[in-house]
Amino acid sequence: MSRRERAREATREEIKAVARRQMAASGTASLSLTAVAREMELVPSALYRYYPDRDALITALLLDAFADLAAALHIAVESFPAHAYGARLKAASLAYRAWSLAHPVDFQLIFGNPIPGYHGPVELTGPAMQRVFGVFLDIINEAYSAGRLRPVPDFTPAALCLPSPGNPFAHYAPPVMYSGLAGWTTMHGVVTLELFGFLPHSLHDPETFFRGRMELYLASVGLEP
Amino acid sequence: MSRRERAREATREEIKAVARRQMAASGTASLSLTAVAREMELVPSALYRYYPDRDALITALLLDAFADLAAALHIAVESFPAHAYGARLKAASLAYRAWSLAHPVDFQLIFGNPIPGYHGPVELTGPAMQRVFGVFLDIINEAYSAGRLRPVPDFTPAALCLPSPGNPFAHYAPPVMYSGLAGWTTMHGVVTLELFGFLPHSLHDPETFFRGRMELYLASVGLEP
DNA sequence: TCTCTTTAGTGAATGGTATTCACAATAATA
DNA sequence: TATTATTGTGAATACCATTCACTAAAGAGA
Repeated sequence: MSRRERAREATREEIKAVARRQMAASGTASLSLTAVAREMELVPSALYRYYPDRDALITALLLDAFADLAAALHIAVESFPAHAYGARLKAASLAYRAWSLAHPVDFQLIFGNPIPGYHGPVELTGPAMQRVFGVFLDIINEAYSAGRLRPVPDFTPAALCLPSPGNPFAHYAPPVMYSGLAGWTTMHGVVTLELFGFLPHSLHDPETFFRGRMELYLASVGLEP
Repeated sequence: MSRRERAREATREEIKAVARRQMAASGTASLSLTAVAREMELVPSALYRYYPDRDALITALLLDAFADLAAALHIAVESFPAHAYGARLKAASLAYRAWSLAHPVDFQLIFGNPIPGYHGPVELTGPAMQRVFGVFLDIINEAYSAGRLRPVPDFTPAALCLPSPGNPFAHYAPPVMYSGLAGWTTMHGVVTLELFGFLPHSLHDPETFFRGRMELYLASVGLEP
């Protein structure tokens, strides 16, 4: 990479960093190229040398967020041996919550309201999302292959499609898919309500609540840590 | 109410209706007073006769949404006798999902990303939220009073504050509060992921999945319908 | 080193947004 | 009918994204 290319990459990163900080300060949808440029002591139109438009910058931030979340989950999971399915799942869920609370902007970019006028490139965000969900599904899948998974009690195969070629999750057996969705919805429900401030103050220890919920889920699939 | 007051009220309602329709068409955060005025064949500044600013309009829409959701829950619940705790809870949860899918804009207003620069008046939105959550808590509370509630298996009293005077949920016993939060987070997790399009297509029957999840929850608190 | 070409950054212009305000037109009231 | 309150207008301010022609500077090749 030439000197010029390195400088260019550094500026692209700086733009993202400033944008992230400003969104953290005043909300996701308040992303303003003008404000970013002002902080960088640039004229607004200069940013168009680095991102073709606002949507491209959002896409870059979104893909960074996906990658960052996936990395956080992988790191959490890897400190437990491959066969400790319950411990790995629990670690992944705690990492999911911790990452969400620590990166509210990125969480909102991924899981919050669609940004008006913005439609992410599904060919990029789809696989990025699958890499996140895949962390959970892969653990469950290994437990299943090892005959250690008891499908979630409400498992209803009829709710799932038959695995078809175009389906990116086709290689997961129905009990794996179903149990994975059950875990993800459980985890996400608590995190999203907590992050947006809907858990009443009378719940003064949300982490304990979250752990309890996830442990109950793990017990329901026979994977106590 | 005088003729003038009626006309004024009608215009206020028309503004909200147009705003709702436009948000449904192109996203919550795309609410534009100019666009609303254009559709009503008014000049933008005319709208300021009816709402002091954009935030006031958002607040009106938000309170409408809360009231509409609470009404939908009440209607669903009231078709079952008061002692049919399980059936009432199940009906409320199905109504929560149905309302959310039918009113995605209102759902996003309530539960989605905070709108940048907008801070709702907590003295109004707080009680509105409590009326929604209260539908669930009241049913659970009655079951508890009747000795029919088995607290959720992960019930951990220590995660809750001691009931204090300022707490709007102070009159619910800890097992009621905890079990209520467990149900709400379960329900909300599925609905929010479904609404934002994160449930993979391989789950081709989300309603059955949702019912299964809620029935498992109801069973966990001993309130099968 | 000197020229040529690529690139970063500028500044003006267009058209969108919320909001304020002075003014005109209209409707209700005394 | 004369007065008053209210509705709507149009201009002005101050943001925003985006495009484009232009300048200045940096790198490449001779």
